[in-house]
Amino acid sequence: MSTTTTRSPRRDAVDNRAALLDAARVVFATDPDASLDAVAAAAGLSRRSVYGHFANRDELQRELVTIGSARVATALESVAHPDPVVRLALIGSGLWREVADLRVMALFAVRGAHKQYTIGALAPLRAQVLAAVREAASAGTIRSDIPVERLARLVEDAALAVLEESTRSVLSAADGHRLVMVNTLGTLGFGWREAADFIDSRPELVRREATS
Amino acid sequence: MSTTTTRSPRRDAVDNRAALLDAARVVFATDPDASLDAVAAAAGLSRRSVYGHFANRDELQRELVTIGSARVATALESVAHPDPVVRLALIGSGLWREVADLRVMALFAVRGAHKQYTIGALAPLRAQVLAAVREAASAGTIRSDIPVERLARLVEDAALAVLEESTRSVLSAADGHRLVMVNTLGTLGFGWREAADFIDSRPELVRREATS
DNA sequence: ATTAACTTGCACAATCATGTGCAAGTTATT
DNA sequence: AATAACTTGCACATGATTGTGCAAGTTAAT
Repeated sequence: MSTTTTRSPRRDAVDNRAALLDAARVVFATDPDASLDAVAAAAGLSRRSVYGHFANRDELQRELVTIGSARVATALESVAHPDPVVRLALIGSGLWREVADLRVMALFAVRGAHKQYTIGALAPLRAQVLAAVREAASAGTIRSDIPVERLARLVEDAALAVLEESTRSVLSAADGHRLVMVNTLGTLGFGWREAADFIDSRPELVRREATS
Repeated sequence: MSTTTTRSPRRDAVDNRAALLDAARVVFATDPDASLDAVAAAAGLSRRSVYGHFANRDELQRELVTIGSARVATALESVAHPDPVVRLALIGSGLWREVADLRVMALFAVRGAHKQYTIGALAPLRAQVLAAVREAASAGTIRSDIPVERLARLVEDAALAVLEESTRSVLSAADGHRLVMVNTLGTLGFGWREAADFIDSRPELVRREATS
């Protein structure tokens, strides 16, 4: 008897799954309530085939959040620096590469069925921001006119604003990289020249590679 | 023959209409796709009665935008000052009072059927911000490391961030008033002490009345 | 008190998205 | 070339929401 040999999954199926996730990221970033039909169309597939890859709408969306939080976590691993302010700048610039994922997550964190799940997925990131802000505040290297918890939230918003700016106008990778840091430092209380000096005097913050 | 005398509208009907608009502001601010049933319930009325006041969902939402833009316009009338930076601070603090209206509008401007209409309604406000930023940039009183159009958008975001902060934590009227200005100035390039001095040295920016 | 204004509940048709079954295709793998 | 893997189109049931008609009730104005 022939052992029930399971054939390995087709490569195009894997591609299609990825295409669906990409399309979902794009589509849901502008409308978290968009139909699966819209997502499938954006991926160049039929609505029916979505169910070949995901059990249902919820599973697709949850996967987006899961992937996103994994990427964010990876981006955060490389962030380590004694100066909490540098760390905050690094966090911002690290997130810059995960714009697509973060925008969906930011949306899902506010509305939709996955609110709690998404908030949970973002919790480590936010905790890291808060910790850095707190540490910098204790060290007296940032503003002291705003309570740390509130300031941490405003810093998050400042970073998000730059991410959204990237969807409103053409923002080169280099410009975006610097703008996130500059806007973050501004929120932390730095004057604009002060922020520029801060960044330029620290090689960790200056974009290394001139690649792409 | 008796002339077809039309009786004046009942007072409770007027109240109910207002209650519906209030409820809609609250409900739609968290979910622009919420059902009319949810809105009616929040207003303490039945879904059916909504149609006694508004032709349909669209009309209700459009009315929200119309009212909002009228309030914003009124708030902006009192803003006039030779110094564009002061003007920007005043705009921010003026908008602070219209949080509820602005939050719905900010949402509608991004999604939903009224996107274009809402963007149009917000255009004068945004134009005023851009003009002030541009003027200040020419005068050299603000940062010069970010193109004015982009900076104007970031200023809008900075103000919005404070409006949202008011929904996340308890923000007294006085604190909110100052925070909008401080965050705006920070985005314009001011250091935090610089921003504080700027505000405190200008009586127009210091909250006049201690009235609630 | 009378009457018009208003609210409500119910029923109804219409629309739209979801999720599933199935048969007929196409395509990558072996 | 054979076959499993995958996609597609269609049909169908389900559920949510919208907008409307109408009859019965309630409430404010006169």
